[in-house]
Amino acid sequence: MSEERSLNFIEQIIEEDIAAGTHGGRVLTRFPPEPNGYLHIGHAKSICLNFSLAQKYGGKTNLRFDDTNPVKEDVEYVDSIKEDIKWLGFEWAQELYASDYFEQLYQFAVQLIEKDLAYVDEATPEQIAAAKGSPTVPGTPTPARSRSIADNLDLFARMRKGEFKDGEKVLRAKGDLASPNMHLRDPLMYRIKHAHHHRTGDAWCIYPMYDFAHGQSDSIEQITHSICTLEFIPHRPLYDWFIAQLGIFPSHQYEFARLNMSYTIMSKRKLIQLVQEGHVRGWDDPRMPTISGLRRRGFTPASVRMFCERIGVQKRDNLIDFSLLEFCIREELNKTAPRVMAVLDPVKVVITNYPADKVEILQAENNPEEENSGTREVPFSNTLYIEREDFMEVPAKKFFRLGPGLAVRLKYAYVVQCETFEKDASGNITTIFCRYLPESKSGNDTSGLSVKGTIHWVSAAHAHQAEVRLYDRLFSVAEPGNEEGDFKSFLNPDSLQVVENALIEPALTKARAGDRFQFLRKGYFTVDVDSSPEKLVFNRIVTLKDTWAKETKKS
RNA sequence: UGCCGAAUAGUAUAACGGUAGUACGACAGACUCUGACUCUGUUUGUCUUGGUUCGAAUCCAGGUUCGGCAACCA
Repeated sequence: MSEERSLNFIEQIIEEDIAAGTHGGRVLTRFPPEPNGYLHIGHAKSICLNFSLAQKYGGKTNLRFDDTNPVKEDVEYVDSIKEDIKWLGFEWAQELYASDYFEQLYQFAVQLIEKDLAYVDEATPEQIAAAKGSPTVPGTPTPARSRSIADNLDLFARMRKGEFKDGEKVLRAKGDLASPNMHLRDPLMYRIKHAHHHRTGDAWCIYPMYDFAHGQSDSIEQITHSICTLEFIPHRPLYDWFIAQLGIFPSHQYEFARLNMSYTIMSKRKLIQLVQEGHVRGWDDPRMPTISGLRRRGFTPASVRMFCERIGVQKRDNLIDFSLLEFCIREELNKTAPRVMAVLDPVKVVITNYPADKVEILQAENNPEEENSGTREVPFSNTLYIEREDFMEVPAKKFFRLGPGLAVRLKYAYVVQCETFEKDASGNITTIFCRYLPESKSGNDTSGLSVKGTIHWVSAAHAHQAEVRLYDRLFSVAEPGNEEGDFKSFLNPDSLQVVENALIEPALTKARAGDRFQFLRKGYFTVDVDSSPEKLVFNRIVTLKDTWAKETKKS
């Protein structure tokens, strides 16, 4: 059923591996987050990639927390990461932690010391950096480099025992100080941190560095395709080197370009800043590009997966249009979201020839895109509210809505024609007076006339109040991360607009948190968890496409 | 001026020596009891210079541009 799609470069590699019988055709991937922040849409790309690759080729995917830096990591993040992956619709084969391998990694380090491929150094970070040279100048050995194997073994054991303070010693690989690849110039393998680890507690005071943990963890798990982002390309020779020197399972690393999206940022460091400095309401603020933010905003897992599928996988840097994400959610919600009427900016309409005490119950279809979605009842009376922007005192050309003398259809109801209107002292329209055409009722319209516009409305006596939160892009420039100056100065001041007293049709009061609707002509909305029995709170997921708004902007 | 990547419409992404296609966006129109949806159409592209070849986005060489790399972060 799925449309024909050419293979991305990683799929090509896997198919070649399977054809060549590498690892017996087995495919095992892993998703390796560090539990130091919430997952964002960029991680979703990686998650979708790793899990769908395994699904496609009959393999599995491990979830492995890369928790080698206790000072930055926390169980709060572990929990949120697991929740987000599940929400996206993926199941991991095993839940693992790099910290599960601390003892094994320690033994690996000892092996390398014994092979004279690692040594304990007491130089300061500044001295080590200086001794590494520069890309064009070879490094020089620090005095410790010539230490004996026995001494190194002893010192490393004492590092583990806690005989040294933080930063006093490190374990370094004996690489190539002249390598053009800086990562090979005696990289650090272990550092001392007397810190409490979220899983191992105080069992350790030395912790492996990424380079000495990641590849070996992959190898221990027998990961066949270790997929990461482009910035790890220069690490690959080191990844391979450790595995080769240790003689362990040859996992391989492949790199793809991380996701960048316009009008937002993907840097964990910056996202955490927005949260901690209160520029947003939290990690799950609906404006955040985090998975929890998208979830609260009302995005569906399927729409996020579709987005990740459509953006593709390549090695070139990219900047994905925010509009593609919007397209993906509209695409799904158009088919699935029930239609309802809600007036965000109400103005009163009185139908002068409709009996004041009469109430009609009209039938409204729930979703024209879905055959069996049924209908619901909507009350109609002589006093209604419509959207303020659907009335113009002096109608513009091609304005197919209400204005003096103009006629529109009230959705599911009657055609009404505006006769007159009232204004208050400051010139705001307060009431619009219309006559309705009794023979124009939806379903059996015998009036014979056709009006160009149809608008939504609610009956004043039957409408309920609700809070509606209208979200817009978080930043007002396309690449806030690449602009000069503080990225926070590019925050969009209008990214959240709260409508305290929107009016919703009575059928909507049954809505529960997480339900999604299309507010006719306004957009897609979801019920926020802030809702109470007394007052519903809606988040706008995305607007509908609005050709008229575009038209008015032109002039 | 070291090493490593990458360059195809506005943005993404295909074409794997043989007609440069698709999606999103934009624009124009049709339809419409949502100015939505749907449908139709239009516009715009192989970084550059050489070379190989009957034929090059694709192979080769040089150049240009962009990105990454010298954390006791991952």
